[in-house]
Order: sequence, then C-alpha cells, then structure tokens
Amino acid sequence: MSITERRERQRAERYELIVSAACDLAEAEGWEAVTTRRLAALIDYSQPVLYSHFKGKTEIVGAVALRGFGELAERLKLAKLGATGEADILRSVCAAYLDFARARPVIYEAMFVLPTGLKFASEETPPALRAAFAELVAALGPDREMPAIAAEVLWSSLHGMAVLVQSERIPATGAAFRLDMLVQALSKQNPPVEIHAD
Amino acid sequence: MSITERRERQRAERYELIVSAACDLAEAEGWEAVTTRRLAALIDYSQPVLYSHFKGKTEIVGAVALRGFGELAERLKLAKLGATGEADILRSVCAAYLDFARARPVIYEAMFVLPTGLKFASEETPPALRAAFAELVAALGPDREMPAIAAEVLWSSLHGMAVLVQSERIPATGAAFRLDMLVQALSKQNPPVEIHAD
DNA sequence: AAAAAAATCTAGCGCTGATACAATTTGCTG
DNA sequence: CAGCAAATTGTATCAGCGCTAGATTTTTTT
Repeated sequence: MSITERRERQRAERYELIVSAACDLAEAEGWEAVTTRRLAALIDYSQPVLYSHFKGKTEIVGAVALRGFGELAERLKLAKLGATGEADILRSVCAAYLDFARARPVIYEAMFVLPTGLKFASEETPPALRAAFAELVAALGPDREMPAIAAEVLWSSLHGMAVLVQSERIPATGAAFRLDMLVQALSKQNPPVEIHAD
Repeated sequence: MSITERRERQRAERYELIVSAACDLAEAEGWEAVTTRRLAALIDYSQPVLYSHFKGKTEIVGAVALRGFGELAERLKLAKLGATGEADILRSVCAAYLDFARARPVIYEAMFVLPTGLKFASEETPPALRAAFAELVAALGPDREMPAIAAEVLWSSLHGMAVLVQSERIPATGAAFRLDMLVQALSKQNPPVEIHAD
C-alpha cells in the first residue's frame, strides 16, 4: 500500500500548498484578491483542482482560519507563561490577543469575520479553537463563577476592540488605555457578579 | 426655479427609494442578494441610474448604515429615558444596543461590519453616528475619567457580543448572563482605573 | 419647430465561483 | 511489455457580479 500512501501524502502536500498560497495572497493583497483563479495560478494547477480538496472558497478560508487558531492559542499560552501574578497574566494574555489581531489582520478576519464553515462551541469544534478559548478561560484565573461566560465576555470585548480599530471605526490611538480599562474592569478584585438574568 | 426644485425633489425621492429597496432586499435575503441588477429591477430603472446617485455599491450600503445609526441612536435614547438610576440606565442602554443588533442583523452588519465609506471619529463624522456614540458616553454616567475611552470599551464589548453571537461563534444562550457581567464590570462603583499605558 | 441639454437605456467589459465533460496520466493485470 | 480501467487534471463554459462607454430618448430652451 506504499503507493496509495504516497499519493495521499502528495495530496496532503498540495492541500497545504493551497492553504499557504491563500494565506500569503490574502496577507499581501487582502481577501478580495483571493480568487480561485489566482490561487490556481499560484499553485500551478487548474481551477477545478481546488474543488477536489475543498467544497468551495469558504472551506479554503476555513482552513486558513484553522491555522490561525493554532497560532493564536500558542501566542496566548506563551503570554500566560511569560507573566506572573493574576492581574499580570490577564493583561498579558489580552495584549497578546490584540497584538495577534494587529499583526495578522487578514488571518484574524478569516477566523472571526468571514464565513468559514467552522463550528464553534459544539462537539465538532476543532481542537485549535478549543485551545484558544481555553487560554482565555485560564487567563481569567481560577475560582471564578461561570468561567465560560466570563471568557465569552472577555473574548467579545477583545474582539470588538480588534475589529473596530481595524475597520477604523474607533481610533487606534487609545488602544493601550482601552486595554488597561478592560483588564481593570474584568479582574477579579471586583465584587462578585450579581446575576439577575432571566 | 420651481421646475428645477421639483426635479431635485424627485431625485431625492428616488434616492430614498433606492436606499429603502436595498434595506428591504438585504433584510429579506441578506446582503449578498443585494446586487445592482436586482436593485435596479426593484426601482424600475436601469442599472446605471444607481450610479447617478451613488458612487458605487459601497455608498449604497453606507446610506443604509446611516439610517441604521439614526434608529440606533433613537433606541438608545429611549432606553436611557426609560430607566432610572445609574446602574439601571447602563444596563438598559446596553440591552437596547444588543436588542437592536438582534432585531436588525443586516442593518447592523452594514453599520459595523461591511465597508461603508463612512468616516468615524473625525470631523466629517455624520451627526447620526455622533448621536449614537454620545448615548454610549451618557450611559456610563457623568464624572468619569476619559469618558470617550470608556465608551469605546463599552462599545467594543457590546459589538463583540453582538457579532460573535450573530455569526454563531458564541452561543446565544448566555446572552443575558454576559450582559449582566459586562454591566457589572463597567459600572462605576469599581475602583478608579489605574493607567499605566505607554 | 429646431437645436441644445439632460436623463436614461442598451450593450458590453473584465471579472467572479463553480461545474460538466473531455483529455490525459497513472497503476494494475494478463 | 501491452492494454485496459480508474483516477486525475485541464478546457471550456455557465450564470452572475460591479461598473461604464456610448447610443437613444426625453425634456427644456431658443
């Protein structure tokens, strides 16, 4: 079976080639420049070959996004490990999140704005997504009531900041102030949340 | 000059007709269904007529978004006026924001996700945008240091929640909990923010 | 009524994502 | 090694997109 093995490996290589090409092209010229034709030209194959790997363009974006989640999880983990003390960890992880969004805007866009077909918060959620979310949960520290909800609030805030700055809907100027304010607001020394949601 | 007046009024009417058609079509079938051809068919004119009113599709989306900002500002104001007490006002305004995003997802998308050509946070920012932002500033109460920054944080968090739920990246289930948690975190009884941003 | 100006439409450009089908290459078998 | 079956890949095409040049019609002015 060594022959079919080799073919599968070559297929896998070409899969990665496509994802890399999409990633590079998007970073260089934005997602609107990532067309099936340009992608096909970049990998030196004809257009329909793409459709033997991916169901459609959305799935290609999803593959790029998945890579992004791996990198984000890694960065958040490093930020956590490089910090000491609860408040410091939270701030460090938040900063790492925003840095990632700034450094890789188009990958961030694929992950959190464009349609990807990826399933969030379900059984079929890929490990990379779970890992990234878990880092946010961890950043909030232990002994917190409703850790998942808290992480969702944190994530929402960070995402809002990232995306509103990126689209120039809020000025980039105050980023550091906003980060401080958010960390302050969400750190644990505050009185426990009184829940009266219905 | 009554004749050119009449012509200008008719032009203005057709402008509004286009914006309404775009809005309706988007709400009915999503923005990807809003094409210049379908829009032209809806208003019973040919395609190029659209370009005598708008520079391009982006500008049409921008016009819909602008309407949306008017409605959002109104809703936030009503929420503020209908509540009593600082904490109640903040919660009420936040809830109104999220309700708006839920009730008019495609208008929300035009306002905050799609490219619109609208200028935010500058001299040429349209009044409707300023009004909506001012409501967020007001919701945070008086005597706050850096009110604009605080409003940006609030806005970011609300936007993140709205958009991540909409795109099914976080489950709709915990919305009420998240709202409570956010209001709690951002309400004023917390210790003043210690700024160490550089 | 003829000429000038404005408004509008027809037709088309260069793209897009996606697919049916033909041509080719590949691997297996006699 | 020859020939056949199967998998792979390319050609050509579809319907639709945003947008615009130029012809045509309508309106206004002379």
